[in-house]
Amino acid sequence: MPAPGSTPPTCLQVALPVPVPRLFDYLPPEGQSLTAIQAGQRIRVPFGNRELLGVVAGTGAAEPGVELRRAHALPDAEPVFTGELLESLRWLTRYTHAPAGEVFATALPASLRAGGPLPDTHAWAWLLTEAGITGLAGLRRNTRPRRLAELLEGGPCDEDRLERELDGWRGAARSLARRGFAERIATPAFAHAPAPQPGPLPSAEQQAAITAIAAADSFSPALLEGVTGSGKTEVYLHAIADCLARGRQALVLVPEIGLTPQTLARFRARLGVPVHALHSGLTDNERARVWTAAWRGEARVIVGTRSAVFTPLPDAGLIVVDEEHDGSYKQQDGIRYHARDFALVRGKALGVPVLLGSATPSLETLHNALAGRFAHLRLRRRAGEARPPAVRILDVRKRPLQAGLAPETLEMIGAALRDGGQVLVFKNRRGYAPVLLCHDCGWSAQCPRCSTPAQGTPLTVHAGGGKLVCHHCGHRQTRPLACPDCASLALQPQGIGTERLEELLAERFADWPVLRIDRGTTQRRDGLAKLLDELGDRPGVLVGTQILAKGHDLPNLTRVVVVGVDEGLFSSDFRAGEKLAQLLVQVAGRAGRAQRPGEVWWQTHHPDHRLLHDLINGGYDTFARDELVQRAAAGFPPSTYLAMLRAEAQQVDTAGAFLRAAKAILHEAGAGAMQAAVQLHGPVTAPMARRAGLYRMQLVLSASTRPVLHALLDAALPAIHALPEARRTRWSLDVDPVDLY
DNA sequence: AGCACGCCGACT
DNA sequence: GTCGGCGTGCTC
Repeated sequence: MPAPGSTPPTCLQVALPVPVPRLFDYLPPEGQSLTAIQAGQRIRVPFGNRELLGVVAGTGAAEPGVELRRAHALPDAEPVFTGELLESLRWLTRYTHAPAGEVFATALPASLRAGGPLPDTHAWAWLLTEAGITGLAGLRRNTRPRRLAELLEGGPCDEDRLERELDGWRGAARSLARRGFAERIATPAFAHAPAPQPGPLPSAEQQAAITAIAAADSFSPALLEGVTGSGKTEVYLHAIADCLARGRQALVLVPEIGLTPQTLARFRARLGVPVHALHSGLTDNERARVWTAAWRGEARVIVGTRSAVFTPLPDAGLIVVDEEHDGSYKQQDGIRYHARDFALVRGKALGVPVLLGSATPSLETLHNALAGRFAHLRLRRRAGEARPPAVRILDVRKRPLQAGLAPETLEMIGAALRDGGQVLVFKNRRGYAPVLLCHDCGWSAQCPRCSTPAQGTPLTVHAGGGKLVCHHCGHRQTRPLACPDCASLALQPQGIGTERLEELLAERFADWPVLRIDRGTTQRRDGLAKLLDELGDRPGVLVGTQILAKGHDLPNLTRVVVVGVDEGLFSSDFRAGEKLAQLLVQVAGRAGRAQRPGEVWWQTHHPDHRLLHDLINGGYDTFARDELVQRAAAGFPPSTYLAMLRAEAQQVDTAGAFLRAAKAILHEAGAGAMQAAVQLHGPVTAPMARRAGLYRMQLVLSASTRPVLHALLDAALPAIHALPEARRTRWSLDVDPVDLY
């Protein structure tokens, strides 16, 4: 509706997935009127000499002097983005300063982004016809068609159930259909869910959290801070059940490794409604089906990873973000959004509660809770009789180490195994050894694509010592037999990786199974669960990386050893301490879940480090409060707000030239009021100076408030886009960067 | 991002 | 004499 006095709309403004931060004007498709077209609709348009799929952003007056082209077609009768989601995506466009078309494209499932039709969300069921009912008796006994007919005698049966109950039902169904005995009918998606099962009685703490969430009937963000094993999932389940009872949809975000078949099974069993999963293991068509089922309001509970935050929720009632501190919520390429933050934006626009759960909240979330912007719900007690694990710092200075393990550690592992328990040895380094070094001349194997004269990136020794692999770009080569510099044969693997730990432990504890769990051994989706199921409750050793920090429940795990504590203590990244503390607490939480008390050992050369002391004496809470004070003093988030311009180029100077030019523009744009409020740091070489053949530099902006940061970016970005240097480098803007690598 | 246009080296 | 290198510019 044009405002009085303004020119009436004459064209469609279309957001296209091209890296040009503006909209493109088009005439409506042949024979269609402008007024019948709504914002949020997909639209096919000619663009140059190709065709693109865009999204209608609105209507407007065409700029004079531009020859408008006519849009080709509107694939859908209705908009794919409406109401709250459309508004929230517009907000995300402004916040990330990205082209609207790329934001819309990111929010659509791949098959819809490619122009595919909105999929059918019906499930299919089979039903016995009149002829089938009379003809059943004539079917030969104990054949598949007969058994299928008997199954269908009890009423229509959906294909999901047939899949579970009768092997080879498809052939049987075809055979019955040929005789006119059975037919296939469309039914509402997943109409037949199991009856809900009651859960355990909530503890007093859980009940208090449940009550607090139930009392919220509008936007109300809450941090649910609960130690491992305190039953956060129970609280989610009650909140979701309550949301369903009010006739609303619930969206649950989980980290990439958190979405296990066990989690889904638990949700399905408890809620008594279909639970729709969205994760990277689905095909494009399956993802589009779930997305569309939510869009139609048919899907009531959606559990998914990062990109599930874009699920349409016409009847939203609740959003849960589990393990809200997890790094996988931040997208690191393309549109660099943070799913937790966008979930909060959506919750606010939808007017629904947003529940952020973690045992180790991010400092951003904790800061908000402490400032009173988020409710702070706490679960301090572990469920049942489980006691928190005892943590012990093992000073390994001057101790003889075997594959990085102290004699006391090895003794302790042996004792735990003889006692019938399981031991987890945690080391955040894959491979055999992180470095291959020449003992005679000091040469070390470095990645040819990630190293510079000033900064070498070592290749990791893999496969029992036979392969060299770069963990940053994937480069692989065979291990040289002799030093390329001095021809010496004294090439030695230096440092410890999980493969080397496995080798030592398997030799030392030959009577027990030793399982290595890392990205190398669990390529397949179900690999981890399978390996752990095989082990069961038997005593044994698990050696692994991050991947073991959470997920699968290990009731017989009594000891945890963390080997690589020191690597995280002195990193240049201001978030390294937070990440290490979260990791240490999460890994420790795996020990002693059932009746057996757990014990956690941290091997370190820095037993007096503040981080370790805070964690031991006051737990994560004390560490986090301490760290918040330090961040504020040093001018880091969450006390300040960052944005980062990154540039990558084939030549060293190209990336720097772009960032220097960008800095000049930012400086100019910030002259005046903003100058004091926004500081520019750099450009500097990125901590990882070269990667996959590209030199990397960065320019950091830090501001005391978000509005000044965004005002500066709004003022400067058009000119930065127009820089001649901009086309010679690969560059990107990251608002609220998480990893400064 | 694609894709075309455009002006300089090694090949049929 | 052409095929093709990637610099520069545009896409409603």
